[in-house]
Amino acid sequence: MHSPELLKGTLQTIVLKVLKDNGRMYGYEITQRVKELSDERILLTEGALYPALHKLEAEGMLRTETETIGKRVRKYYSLTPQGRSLVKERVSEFVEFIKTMGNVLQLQIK
Amino acid sequence: MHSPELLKGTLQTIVLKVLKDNGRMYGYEITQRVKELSDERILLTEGALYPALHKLEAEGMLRTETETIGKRVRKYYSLTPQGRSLVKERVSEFVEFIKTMGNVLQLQIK
DNA sequence: AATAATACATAAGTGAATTATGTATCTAAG
DNA sequence: CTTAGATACATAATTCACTTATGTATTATT
Repeated sequence: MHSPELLKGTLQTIVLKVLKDNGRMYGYEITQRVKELSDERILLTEGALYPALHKLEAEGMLRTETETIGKRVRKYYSLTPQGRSLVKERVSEFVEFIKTMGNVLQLQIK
Repeated sequence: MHSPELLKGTLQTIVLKVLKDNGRMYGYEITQRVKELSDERILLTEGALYPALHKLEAEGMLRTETETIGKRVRKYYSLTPQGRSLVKERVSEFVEFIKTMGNVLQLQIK
């Protein structure tokens, strides 16, 4: 990302929405999916991602299942019903935000 | 603003663009214009605005003129040529950002 | 055999913001 | 007339989401 500042505050929204769209995923998989969707522009850092996942889990938004592949442990995350409604909220907040910014910056991308 | 987190990193862009569109403005005037354009959703705080203006001035992006109205002092800011090119850069960065986010969040607001 | 990718985790540090505080003038209300 | 709210600037203290750094361990590639 050229301007990482702008990304602030979008992490939860991104994680939740990607989980909604892709179902059950593990942390590393999320980083790769976001990298792909953003054409290399958004590279989630582990130091931000894992604490965010733990927090969302603690708040009851995500549920986890641990799976062992060979000798490697993977922690799969999926949305709880509460998490499902949070995604909607976060995404509409973001849409609202870009509409407002569009007005302030006089962008014609309606 | 419902989600003030999202606003992080947008202050410079907002200030520069509003100055570009409205010409010469003073600090308080900027807060009021942004409030108006955002329909009360973006309320710039003085603690963020004034340091940002000082920084942009120190970097040669803004030029100031002081005017005294009655006994009140107003500091008018306007863009320098350098500031003009920075606005373009910041605004395209922001447009790029919302395009990328649109892809990641699968928003159909093209 | 070494390097990169996969996969998790957490602690330390950063920096752009919020919050708090201070000064001072002008205007409207009661 | 005096008090509250708006106008107008400024800066210091604090917050907190993030980056950076570090750690462990497995698997794949060269």
